Amino acid sequence: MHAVGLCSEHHNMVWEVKTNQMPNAVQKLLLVMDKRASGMNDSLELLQCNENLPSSPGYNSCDEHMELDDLPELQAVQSDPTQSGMYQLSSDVSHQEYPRSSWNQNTSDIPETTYRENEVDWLTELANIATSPQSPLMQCSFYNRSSPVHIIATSKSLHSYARPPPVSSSSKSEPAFPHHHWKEETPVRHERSVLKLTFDPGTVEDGLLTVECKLDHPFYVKNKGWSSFYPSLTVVQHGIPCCEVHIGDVCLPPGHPDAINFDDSGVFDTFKSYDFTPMDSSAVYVLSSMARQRRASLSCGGPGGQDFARSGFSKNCGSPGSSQLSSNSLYAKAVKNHSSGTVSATSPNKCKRPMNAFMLFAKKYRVEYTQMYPGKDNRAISVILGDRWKKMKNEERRMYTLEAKALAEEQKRLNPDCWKRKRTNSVCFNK
DNA sequence: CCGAATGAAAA
DNA sequence: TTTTCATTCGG
Repeated sequence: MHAVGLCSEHHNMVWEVKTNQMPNAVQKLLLVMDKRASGMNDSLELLQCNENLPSSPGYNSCDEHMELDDLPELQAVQSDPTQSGMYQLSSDVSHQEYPRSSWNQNTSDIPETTYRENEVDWLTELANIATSPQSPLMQCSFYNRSSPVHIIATSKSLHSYARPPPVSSSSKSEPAFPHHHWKEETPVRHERSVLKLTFDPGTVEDGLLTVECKLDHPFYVKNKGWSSFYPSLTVVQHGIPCCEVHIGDVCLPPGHPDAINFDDSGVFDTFKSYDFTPMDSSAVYVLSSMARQRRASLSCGGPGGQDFARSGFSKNCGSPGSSQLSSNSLYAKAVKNHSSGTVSATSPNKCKRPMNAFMLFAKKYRVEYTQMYPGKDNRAISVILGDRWKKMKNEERRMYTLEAKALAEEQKRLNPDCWKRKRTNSVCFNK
């Protein structure tokens, strides 16, 4: 995960998404760094998405015959042939030495894999999160410099549920889906799905750089805010509401002016509909979410320990965008929003139910299915989605189930009456 | 606005 | 047990 060096000025990078369970689903994103922005220069014209998605093999090969049962076991995510000259960072080098970045001296690497085992002081972790997306990638000097990078190529095949759910018939290994261990007992495994990012400097002199991080790793994207490959997972794992990383996205390093000045995104389709509390800044959310995590880890299932997280400001529908966590403008912004009374304070609690597992799943894949079946009505897509859902194994559903549970739990705590039904006189005559 | 899916919670 | 409603969008 750690940058291999050459962080000085790479300009492109290829993100390569590999999941162990889906060896054939290697996908890569190409990020292009804006070289001139290495200082802190303003705008950067980015490349727009050119969708030359390489992956998705068998994407349209109709999911029928790829029925989630039989998938070749992931044996070889090894190296991608196309990247001959790349540094292949295997996950076991996660702790490799690298140019120490200035803003990361503590908790040096907690990268995805060692995430939990390091049992760092929670305050330290909190600080770490608060100052950065706690990512190995972020910690590399690449992010240290304030030059943005943009994605010029990506692939959505990872999310494509049209492809067979990467469940191995053997199922002995790990849950097929990149669900991250929620329980402490789950050992850290290298076989977990990782997001492999290969940086292509674009210039000959610079080498390529490959990093790995979790699939739910948040990146700060210009004009979008936090984004990740698994937004729904990211919000649960890190408490950061995210949108999906797309081609053409520009990843901003912490402290980048664009990131700081970034105001509202409106890209949080999922969370937008919720009413936002004034305090709904991402930072606050992150903190509370962290507290929640900690609480969960401390008292597993203990009903009593909702001390910190319930302090009120977190909401699973975090605020859109918000700026860098590190900046203290967060609270300023939060306060500002408070006064403005965006939604929550004034409006009559327009809170929505959190999505259940299926809804999360459907939301994620509906688009792909509609593209896959062009003529189909949306209702028909729903049928297909439901069909697919029923065929899924529990391991695959677990990701969504856990997420839904987390969302529900949080929502319940913050807006208990979200489930309140309109009483219809037909049923409710009792009272 | 309706509906098609599933699930969770209220009634 | 039944009903509502989360999402999505064409009809």
